Amino acid sequence: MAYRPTARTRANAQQRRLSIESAARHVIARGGFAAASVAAVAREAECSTGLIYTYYANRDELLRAVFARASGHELAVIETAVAQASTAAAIAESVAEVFVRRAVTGRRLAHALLFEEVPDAVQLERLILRRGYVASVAAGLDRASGHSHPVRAGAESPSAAGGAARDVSTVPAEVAARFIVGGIAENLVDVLDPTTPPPRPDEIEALISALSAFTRSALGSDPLGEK
Amino acid sequence: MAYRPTARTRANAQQRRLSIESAARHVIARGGFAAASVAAVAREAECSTGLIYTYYANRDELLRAVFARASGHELAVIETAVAQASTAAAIAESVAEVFVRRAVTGRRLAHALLFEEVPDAVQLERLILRRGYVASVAAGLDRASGHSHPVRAGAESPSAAGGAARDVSTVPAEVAARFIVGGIAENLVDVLDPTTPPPRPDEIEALISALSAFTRSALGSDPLGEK
DNA sequence: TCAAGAAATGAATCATGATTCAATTGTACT
DNA sequence: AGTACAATTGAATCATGATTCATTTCTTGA
Repeated sequence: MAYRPTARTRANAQQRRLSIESAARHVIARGGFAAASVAAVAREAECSTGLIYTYYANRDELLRAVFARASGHELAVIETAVAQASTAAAIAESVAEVFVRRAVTGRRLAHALLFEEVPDAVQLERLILRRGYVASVAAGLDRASGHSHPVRAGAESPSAAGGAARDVSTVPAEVAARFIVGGIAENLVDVLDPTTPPPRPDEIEALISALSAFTRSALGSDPLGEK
Repeated sequence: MAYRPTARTRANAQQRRLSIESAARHVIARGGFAAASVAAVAREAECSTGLIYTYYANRDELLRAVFARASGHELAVIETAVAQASTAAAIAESVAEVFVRRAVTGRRLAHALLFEEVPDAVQLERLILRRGYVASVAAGLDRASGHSHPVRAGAESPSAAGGAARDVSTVPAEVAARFIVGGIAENLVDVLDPTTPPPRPDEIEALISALSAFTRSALGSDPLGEK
């Protein structure tokens, strides 16, 4: 008897795995998921196509892993931002800011993660990411609005609490959160379009403040500019 | 000399074209774009695969045509709805209502049109559709808010016009419109998910009124329920 | 230094579906 | 009742890329 996988061996394996995922991420960041053929990833990772199948059952599984890892990062960032904000207005600002800024740096990758055609396995992961965003924002809104569930959709400027709840005009936090996530994402479609020149810095600032303002307005806080 | 395409002949051709597109639409409405192979469409249209290439240069072109036709209808409906609404609040209500109701009838097709993976040529068409929605809503908002461009993002309840414009807190109509379209669409993702049972009628009503409320709130009209 | 496996290679397969095209059938006109 | 050309067929081809696997190249412990 003679060979036994040792610590170093297994570490190497882990590293290989990482290097493959990293290569895949680079390829995607350069040309999107469409460019991420197994051959292209292998080339970038400087290994054979066959080897990739030692580490992943198939292409979809590799892409899913890459997406999931990236998802994790992105979601964590948003969660942190939301956690630090205590008012609905602050959440609105943070989310718009963080979302847009992260997207425009790493433009191509953001476009791939958010909008590109992906295999089903990856799409599943994308839905999870979106749900994560929504859950995070919704939780933040719930927390910020103090009480239990629905978010007051309307200015609470005149009187803080009108007493009698009019259910008709309240919005479940989840719907609000979805709306915000979807609304911001939709506003990034053109901005991230790879066939288009990247936006100027001032355009980015303008977009962020517009999105922030709109969201704050929707949440009923900060009805007009607070300076 | 002997054969000459005649009126009837050309009418038939037109009919064939329609029947192929209609077949494709049916297939898509049943199983999404993924199910719309040339073979499947041919089967549904009761013709050979070859014939399809007499009428369309290739599969993408066929799907693009189908999508474009459907797009046209959908956009027209929204445009009509927006045109009839004169205030921002009315636009918010119309758009939410029409969008959601049309989507849940024709669930599968709506899902395909809005969310499914599509070939590039179709994706292009989808972007056009989205831009159409945005343009329509933006135009409506501009019209409703009387003056020229930016939409006041905030309650205009306290005082109608504060005099000095604070640009910081205004939102370009296009951003607002995009936000609304994206926000509503995002809220349909789960509702239209083909692997999920369709929503109950009361869920639909609840969603519509929540979306409408949130949108009205964002637009700064109707801060709290107007009964 | 060797034997036993593990890691890695990459050209040869496979799978899937779009696309072609030689052959057949239909239509309009004399 | 035939000719000229259009419409239609569908099996055979192609294109693209993922996936396999026989072979070669390391690693480890004795």
